[in-house]
Amino acid sequence: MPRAPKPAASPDEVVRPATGVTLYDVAERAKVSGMTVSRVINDNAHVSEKTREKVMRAIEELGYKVNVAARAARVGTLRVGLLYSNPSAAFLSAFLVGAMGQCSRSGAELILEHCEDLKTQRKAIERLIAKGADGVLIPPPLCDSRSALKHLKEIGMPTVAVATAKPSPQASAVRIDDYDGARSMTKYLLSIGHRDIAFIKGDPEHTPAQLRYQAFIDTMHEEGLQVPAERIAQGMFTYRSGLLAARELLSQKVRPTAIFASNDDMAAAAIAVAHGMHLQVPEDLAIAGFDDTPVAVTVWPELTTIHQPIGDMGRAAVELVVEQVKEKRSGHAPTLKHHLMPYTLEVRESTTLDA
Amino acid sequence: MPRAPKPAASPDEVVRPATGVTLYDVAERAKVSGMTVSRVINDNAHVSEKTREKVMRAIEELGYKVNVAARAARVGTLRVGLLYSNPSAAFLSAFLVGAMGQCSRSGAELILEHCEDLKTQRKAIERLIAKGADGVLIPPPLCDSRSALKHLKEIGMPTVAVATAKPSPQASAVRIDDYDGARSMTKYLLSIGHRDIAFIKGDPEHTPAQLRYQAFIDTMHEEGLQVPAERIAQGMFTYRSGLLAARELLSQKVRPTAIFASNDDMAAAAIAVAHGMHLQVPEDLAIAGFDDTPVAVTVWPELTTIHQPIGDMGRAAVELVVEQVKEKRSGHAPTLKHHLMPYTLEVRESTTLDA
DNA sequence: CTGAAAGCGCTTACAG
DNA sequence: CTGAAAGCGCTTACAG
Repeated sequence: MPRAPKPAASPDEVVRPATGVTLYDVAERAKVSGMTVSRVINDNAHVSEKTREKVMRAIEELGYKVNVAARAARVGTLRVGLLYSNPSAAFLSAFLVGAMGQCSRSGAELILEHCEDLKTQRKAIERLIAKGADGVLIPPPLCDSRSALKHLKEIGMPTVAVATAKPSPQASAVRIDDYDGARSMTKYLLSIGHRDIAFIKGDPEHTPAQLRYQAFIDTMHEEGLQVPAERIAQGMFTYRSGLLAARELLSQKVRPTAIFASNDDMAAAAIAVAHGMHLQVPEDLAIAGFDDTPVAVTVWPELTTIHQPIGDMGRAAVELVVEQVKEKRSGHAPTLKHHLMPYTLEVRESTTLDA
Repeated sequence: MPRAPKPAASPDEVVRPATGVTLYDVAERAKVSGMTVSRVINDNAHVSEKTREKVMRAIEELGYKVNVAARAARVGTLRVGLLYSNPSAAFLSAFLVGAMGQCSRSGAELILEHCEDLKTQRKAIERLIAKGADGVLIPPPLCDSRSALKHLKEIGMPTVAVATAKPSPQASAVRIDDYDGARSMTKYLLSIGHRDIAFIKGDPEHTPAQLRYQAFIDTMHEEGLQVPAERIAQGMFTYRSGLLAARELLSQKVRPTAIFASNDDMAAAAIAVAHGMHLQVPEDLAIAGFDDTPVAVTVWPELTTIHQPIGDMGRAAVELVVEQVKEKRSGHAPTLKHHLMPYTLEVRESTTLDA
């Protein structure tokens, strides 16, 4: 008995064929063999342009979607390893949502491996290999470890670094432009009238911290504004460090009119400190963060911040690594790609009453 | 190549066969047909006990794992719909991680559908059906909507409510015991010496809010302690409402020695208010939350809270719904199950210096 | 209760 | 550049 026909769905909604259209339907319509259709959907080079176009048209007309399960059954499941150390829970889960979604779309499997610290990297990588990883994703802060990248390069493992500010030439990377993002935020604060802006730096070990700070300083200078040393406080990206930094900044005789913290946790802490001093946010003090993690919309007022599309970065990272694994399997040298994702400036109540 | 026999993998280990052992290897070893092995791994009733045992032994000895992709290729992908409204980002992503993981293990596909408010439920459910959902997962606050559950019941859609405090007899549910959790927290606060404990209630529309409050009151009474009206503040589960509630509680002449907030966002707000009043946490005031969302370990001091295993709940919910869909397909009436997950008390620095 | 055969939708050799 | 055949690992009829 034939299966109950599934209702049709528009192409970008559902990923798996709701249509029941198979490769052979496409082949028939395009008057080629199934083999040729397979070549087209797998971007195989040995197809004439004319044939490719015919097939593409048939795919479009029939709304064909490859059946990932069938492909995986034939070709084996590709395993994407994720080597994580101690990113924030917020970052990791947002990233996982994107990465897992793309994995199921590509018929790949995501395997996780925790890596305590830099010393145990090598072992963690070996565990990943033992679990059958064909490629590896490395989120921060591990993505900035030269030795990890070097090791992976040596053993020929396709690798994608995620959210690193200083991408290594050793591996592919998916990231936002931290410099540009911090620049946008600074410009925004200037645009709403602030001139005396304080900055809370992040953990100096993390590459994004350096770029965000540099962008802030450069942008202020471009506007002809000096930033006195007492307007800069050192933080470590933790809420607690933000508490200390904000106290330092706000205990001056003359207070800044705005604080730009290099991540949301520290910005949230700055709000708490401001409230403790009976300062209204944003009336007495504007506060901005970076990353748009869940805490940004948990605190009140909600944080103006730079949104990193972390889920999309997870998706893109999986796409990149899958591509590299396939290239490697077909004997090609993997092409390293650096994918820059768009950030957005999220204006909320911590900087303006109009948000 | 044979591998060391290994016991069934725990859920978080690798799921796909790293072994390359197929159903036929098992069949050969057990001296039965592949068909019979298939029956055993699918819990088909028509297998003699003796045969089943033989097969199970062979599966164990060879470390056989079903190839989910191959199965999906043959049998079609089962679609699990997730109807979410506006849960916290933290809840949703933790839940998704668990649900997606289980989906890929079961060879199911997760399809998401957003539902603005209670009025548009019906439409959202129809969109989910149009996308081919075979079963539905409903996280809070929608899980408490009688009309949604009734509608799903009427159309015979397998449904699992997640994290509802008052499970409906209409549908299966996966949850923790909110009453018991709040009771543990209250007992813990009593055990470390607090007698004068204030409570911040949650949104009265949400069922967990009611139970958490009731458990607090009951437990205090059991200890022979009265809770004066001024020790209870109404919150709405938001950070902002926690700010207001905490101010109210802490502006009394005699302050409580501890505050138990019915979720982490409000507890985090209480910490901020306490700090603003130059109170040390936990020395001057202990503060506890509920849920163990990321904010619990973001703020400083980190929050003592009740950990909900949200990821595991996502996993369990998918398992339940898949089971029901299969029962439905094979013509059986779906058995409703209420799965109670274990919570844990996470003791951190917001209540004790020893954490 | 058990099994031999066919087929899910795709890809991998192998030809031409 | 293109295609006919075989097979991935599993399950669905259909027999016995």
